[in-house]
Amino acid sequence: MGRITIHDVSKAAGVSIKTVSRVLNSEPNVRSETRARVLKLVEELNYHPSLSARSLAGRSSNLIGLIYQNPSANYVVDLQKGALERCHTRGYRLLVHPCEGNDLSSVRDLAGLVLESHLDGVVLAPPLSDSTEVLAELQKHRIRFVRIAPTVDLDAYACVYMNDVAAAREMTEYLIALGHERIGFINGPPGHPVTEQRYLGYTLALRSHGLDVDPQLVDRGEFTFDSGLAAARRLLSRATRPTAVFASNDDMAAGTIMAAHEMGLSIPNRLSVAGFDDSYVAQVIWPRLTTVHQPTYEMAHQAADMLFRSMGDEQPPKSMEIPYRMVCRESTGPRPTN
Amino acid sequence: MGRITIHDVSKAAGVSIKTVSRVLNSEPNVRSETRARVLKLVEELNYHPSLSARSLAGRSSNLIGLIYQNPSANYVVDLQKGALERCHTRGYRLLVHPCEGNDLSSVRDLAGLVLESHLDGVVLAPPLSDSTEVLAELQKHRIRFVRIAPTVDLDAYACVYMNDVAAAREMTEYLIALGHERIGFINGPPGHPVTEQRYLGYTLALRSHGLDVDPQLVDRGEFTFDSGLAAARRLLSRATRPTAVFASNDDMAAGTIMAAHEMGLSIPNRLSVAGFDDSYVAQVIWPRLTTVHQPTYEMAHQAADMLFRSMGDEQPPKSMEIPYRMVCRESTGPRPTN
DNA sequence: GCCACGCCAGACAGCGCTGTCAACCGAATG
DNA sequence: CATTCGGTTGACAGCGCTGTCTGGCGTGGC
Repeated sequence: MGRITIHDVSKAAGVSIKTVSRVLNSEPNVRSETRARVLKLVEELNYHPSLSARSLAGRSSNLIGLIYQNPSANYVVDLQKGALERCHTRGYRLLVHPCEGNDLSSVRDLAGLVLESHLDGVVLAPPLSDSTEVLAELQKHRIRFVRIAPTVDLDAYACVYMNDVAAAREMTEYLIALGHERIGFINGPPGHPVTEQRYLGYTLALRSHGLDVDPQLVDRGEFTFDSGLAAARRLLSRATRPTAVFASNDDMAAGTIMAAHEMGLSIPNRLSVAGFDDSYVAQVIWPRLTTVHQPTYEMAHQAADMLFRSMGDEQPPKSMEIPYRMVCRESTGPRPTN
Repeated sequence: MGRITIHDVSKAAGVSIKTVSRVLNSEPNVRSETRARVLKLVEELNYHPSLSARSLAGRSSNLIGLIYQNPSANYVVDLQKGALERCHTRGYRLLVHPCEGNDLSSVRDLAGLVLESHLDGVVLAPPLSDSTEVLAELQKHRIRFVRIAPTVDLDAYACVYMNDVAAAREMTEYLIALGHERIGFINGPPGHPVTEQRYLGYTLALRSHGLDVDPQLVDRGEFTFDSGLAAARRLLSRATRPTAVFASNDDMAAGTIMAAHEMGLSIPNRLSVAGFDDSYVAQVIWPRLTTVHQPTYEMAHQAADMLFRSMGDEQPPKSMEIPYRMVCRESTGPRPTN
């Protein structure tokens, strides 16, 4: 049994292939009885139009890409789920592309991917959403894209983001409200979009409450568990040990909690720990982590949506802020009254 | 600037499009100088052949699918990484398809996906790898596939798997060797491929060491953290509390550890906990989890590889077992003496 | 009664490639 | 010298669709 094509359907329905095409694409100017007949045959014959042929002949490929660069598993999965959900309702397919390495070769690869696959658009996850090379390359080929959580040129290109500064500030203020004054901070790697933002929120909160930013209380990791563990070990063995640590993502916060366990510091009695992202780990470690819920799913969902809307005649808003949410759990508590 | 096509390259190189095609597909019978010239132009013009056109005209689409049904995030990511890595070296693209819902409509969807996209083959993750409907549908359309970790008809279709029975048995024996006699077990949902297997390994180990399988010590979850937490709460509040709990996956083991923390049972002094999978959580919870390393990445990698080999003239082995690995960490210890 | 117009439908080219087949060329063969 | 043959190349059809253009038909306006 060979593949069933549009010709088979058209013959069976006694119409031209063009009419079948019109029905499938919901184009106007088809009598409703004709439409019904074609639809019935499509169902009966179990006909599935070839995407290759469609994208070759038409303007659209019904394919969009989701491009990211080694972030954590849960982040990726949330991203994918959000984008996929939107794709599903629009009849689109999603091509995921983890961009390995930070070198420029992968940037060219990227344009290659889009060209080869006739992608109708791409969703760019951080940190790629801030890469000027990537943006330039996409721009050059007139490829539609929406950026997720970029930090530069917010108005220049379409994007979906959350307010990292405000979130980090709010979390820090929450710790201050609990009485903490020596609040440690574990920063992300330099150059990563959100690193500066979250740090900024931290410092803003401290300053606005008359607290100094003590460099002794700030360390740095790579957004991974291990790097967070190492940073926390350093931080917690300093002379002026903090009474609370705000790690700029959950994986590093989990590392901090592990370090505290190692050192016999009970949480939250002797040490409060806060994270950022509300990823899966936040709910399964003990004590469960106070963190900021990052609407990853929502952002990917909206990004895909903006992509679709910009393909139609609609003119979607250039950028869109998705609200974050504080999630207070058991890893934070009042400052110990030593 | 329109898209650069094979015609542009052929004109620039002064050869026919067929010759360019031959060069791109590494076909024989092209003089090496001609080949070099074409290759140079391809590079210079930054030419990227259209996958749509290729798959429409030729026999292959250079696309394979990875199909799964809501397993955990880390599992999915490992699967994707493994398959992607292999795709990359072969110049293939990966289409991921999370199959929502267990209904039959999604099964038809699935065949539709493959047909629409001209997939050259699919990798089937559990529990789909055991679905007779899915297998029949794929078979019907003569679609090549490789199953990951199936438990039925191992010899009928190509598959990659690990020995869950032996692994569960070895882990149980490890606990027995630590002196434990009342070993609880948190089973997976009925019907899931690996559920029976892991339980079987557990019972085999007990019996071969003269221990009874006490139904009071066996509970059931859904492979999720919450269900594991609930099951552990039940298990640990029974009159004959176990001294060790073997949860049949890491998420449920993490739930067990949380339940122990809640009840003030120190691990591993008062209670040993073992998991299965060696997923990300196993390394970030405290104490870190003793577990069985499931070679998810490897299995996906090999599955993709088998797919590719079966497309060529090669006749790959029908099935392939990937070794597991015991990972002993701090969540298990000798039976408490009292 | 005739033309203009809207609605519906089909013919046909062509998207960018690959597969098939035929043509050509120089070297080896009888 | 005629003939064969393998290596090399090109012409061309066609994969399964969509876009464009054209045609037929019924309806309404003058």
